[in-house]
Amino acid sequence: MEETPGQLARISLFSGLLQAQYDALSRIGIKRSYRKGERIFSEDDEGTGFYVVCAGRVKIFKISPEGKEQILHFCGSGDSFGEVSVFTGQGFPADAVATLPSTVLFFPRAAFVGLIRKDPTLALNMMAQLSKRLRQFAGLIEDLSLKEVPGRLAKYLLYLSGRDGKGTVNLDVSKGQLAALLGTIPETLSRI
Amino acid sequence: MEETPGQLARISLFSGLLQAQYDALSRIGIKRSYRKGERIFSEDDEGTGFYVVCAGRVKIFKISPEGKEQILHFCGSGDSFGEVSVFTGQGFPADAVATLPSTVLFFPRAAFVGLIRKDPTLALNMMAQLSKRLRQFAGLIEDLSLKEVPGRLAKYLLYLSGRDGKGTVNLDVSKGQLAALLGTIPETLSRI
DNA sequence: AAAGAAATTTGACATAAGTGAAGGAGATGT
DNA sequence: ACATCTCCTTCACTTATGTCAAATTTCTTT
Repeated sequence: MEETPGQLARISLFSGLLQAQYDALSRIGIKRSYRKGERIFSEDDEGTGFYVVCAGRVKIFKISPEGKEQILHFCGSGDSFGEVSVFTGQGFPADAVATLPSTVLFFPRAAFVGLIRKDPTLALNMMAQLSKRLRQFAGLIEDLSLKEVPGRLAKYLLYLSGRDGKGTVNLDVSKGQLAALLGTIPETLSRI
Repeated sequence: MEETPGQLARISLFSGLLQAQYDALSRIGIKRSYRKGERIFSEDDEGTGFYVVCAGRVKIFKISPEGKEQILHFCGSGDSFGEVSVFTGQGFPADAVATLPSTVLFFPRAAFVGLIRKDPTLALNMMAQLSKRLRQFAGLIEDLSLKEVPGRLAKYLLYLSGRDGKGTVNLDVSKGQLAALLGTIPETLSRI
């Protein structure tokens, strides 16, 4: 792979590492590309490593036998996903699909664990990443269990308006996907 | 504190460490006791460290303004909680209350991060712990969003019967608490 | 053991949100 | 420009589950 250390350093998971670590990361990272809609992994697939998004967008979600989906989160440029099975050894806990044409870096489990053993900064970054996701999941559980759909939508719109600033907000996902993110269905979302 | 290394080693978070790490853990861990029902921390309290349960049981939960609670998980002997704010620096993401008379070990943030920098095994154990919880949360999100209450109850009873073996199951929590764990209310649970 | 408090169950009712179907609107390709 | 396809919205209806209140059981405490 031809990533420069500079590009890797822009990924928060890899910030503040030793130069030797960037070299090592460049050596073990494998670049992969996916078309829009292409599946990256399925729930219970064996987890042989984890991923970092270089470009595009990846959706991590659960799906019921009846086809209803609950999106856990979207990963954009610089975000990592699939870390859980690196550390528990079990299969992936959810499905991953590219929602835009995407390129990702894949880091095989064993090689990455080797790097963690060498640089505690990488370990601390990874723990910060896992903790951040844990906090986000706790928020989603709270929303699903303790808030109604209008409240969840309001929270999401406020979050968006915080980013955009102006009186208008730009939805970066389709309404149907927003419904799946908020734990409801397009019809219900439409009414609200 | 008078814990022997043997006692610490029985905690999965601390398994397989160097002897020096056990000595250091013994030095920085602070034993605290809580009465039944006593609060250990509240959501958004500043996180100055994390906890490991020695004895008793601790409930981690979110609570709505109207008073409905959603239990995220119960921590028994050997389980850790409050790690998230150690690594993100923000306040605790949820509330923690002892549901039984409990003794816990408190590990201050800075000292613990120091230990992680010295022994990658401790870091890997912690990542495994965080990943395990992430997987559990993903399961809870799935249940809340994609399953109805009878399905959630069935899953929980099956999980219990796996432990107990016999044709009977022993509920280790009150019905009201079970309702809060499954994301519903006692009346609904009672009917199912 | 009796009395009181708390937890659980049951009932009648209200309501948020899902279902299935149909109509529109916007995008895409020929 | 047309046809098609997908996405979004709206409608009428059903249903799971929450709310409020009362009855009952179980657990404490005196």
